[in-house]
Amino acid sequence: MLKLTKKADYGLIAMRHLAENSDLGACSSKDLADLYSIPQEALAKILQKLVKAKLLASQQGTNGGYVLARDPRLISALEVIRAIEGPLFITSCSSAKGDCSQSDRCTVREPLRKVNRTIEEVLSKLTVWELTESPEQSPVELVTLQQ
Amino acid sequence: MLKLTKKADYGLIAMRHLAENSDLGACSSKDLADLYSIPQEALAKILQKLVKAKLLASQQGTNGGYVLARDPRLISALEVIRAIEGPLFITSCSSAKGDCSQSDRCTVREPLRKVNRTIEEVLSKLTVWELTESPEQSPVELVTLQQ
DNA sequence: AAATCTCCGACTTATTTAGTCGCATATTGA
DNA sequence: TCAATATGCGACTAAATAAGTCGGAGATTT
Ligand code: FES
Ligand code: FES
Repeated sequence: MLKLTKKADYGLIAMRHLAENSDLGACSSKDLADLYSIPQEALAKILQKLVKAKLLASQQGTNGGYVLARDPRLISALEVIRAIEGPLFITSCSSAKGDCSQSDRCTVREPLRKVNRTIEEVLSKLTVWELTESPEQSPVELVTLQQ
Repeated sequence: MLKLTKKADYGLIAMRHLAENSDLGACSSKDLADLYSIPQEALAKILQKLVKAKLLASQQGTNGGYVLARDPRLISALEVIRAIEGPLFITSCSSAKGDCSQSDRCTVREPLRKVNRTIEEVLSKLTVWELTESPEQSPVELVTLQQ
């Protein structure tokens, strides 16, 4: 249904928090989990993936935790999402090689690639830094959205 | 994982086919299913949804079938997808009212709305007619995609 | 040495998606 | 008229994915 998973959501939340509070030093996964009511173990695994993708740096031991590996202005939402969920595809067949029985007869997969590329572009232009700039939702915006 | 469901895929395939073969008169769900190796019953339900959404017109009885309700140039991929899958949201919380436990603390839902709107825009500009214009995938494009 | 925290994999459960079945109803054509 | 062919509709099962849980190993600081 074209939804981002919660894992990606959690990852973005964590990245945003670290970007906002970079001056406070490392932040543990437990603290992050508590702050946003995210299951600790679930978040821990997500953070680990982000470390592997070199978007975060981890510091073990007492008072350890996670820090952004780069300037948040240089980290895109796409990188975060991809690190957590893997490559994203809008089509049912995830790769060029057909996954589903209709792959050879599917007439819309290629046209949808364009859409896919646009989405990737948008997400790659949205930086973690920009996430921190986005304030709470204004009521006006809410109304506009409902239609 | 930001994927379109197969139902949407099937729906788009059917719409494209009807747009391409509008001169041949109505096309039955069975014929469509056979043509693209789609389970008949599954496709039938999808087509029914499209009829309800007034994107298709159905004709019952012998030699009956489905026809586009409008000029394919005036039907967007977004309409088709929405008719089949309902409103699409990229965020985990599908609506403004929080669905998940983190809804009140989620700091990235609003920023992602912008992305969501962009996707909707792209899909609303992609017409069923344009789908028919898109040919088989060229090898060149394939290579470009892989990176 | 103890406390704290990261790291990792296997596991269970919940939710969504995909596909199936059976029957009702409408329309055409011989 | 009546049988064949078509859509319409709901409930159902099975498969795939997502979400969350558990237990324990290893690293670092105090
Ligand atoms: S993408 Fe696999 S059948 Fe269309
Ligand atoms: S969208 Fe629900 S927690 Fe972020």
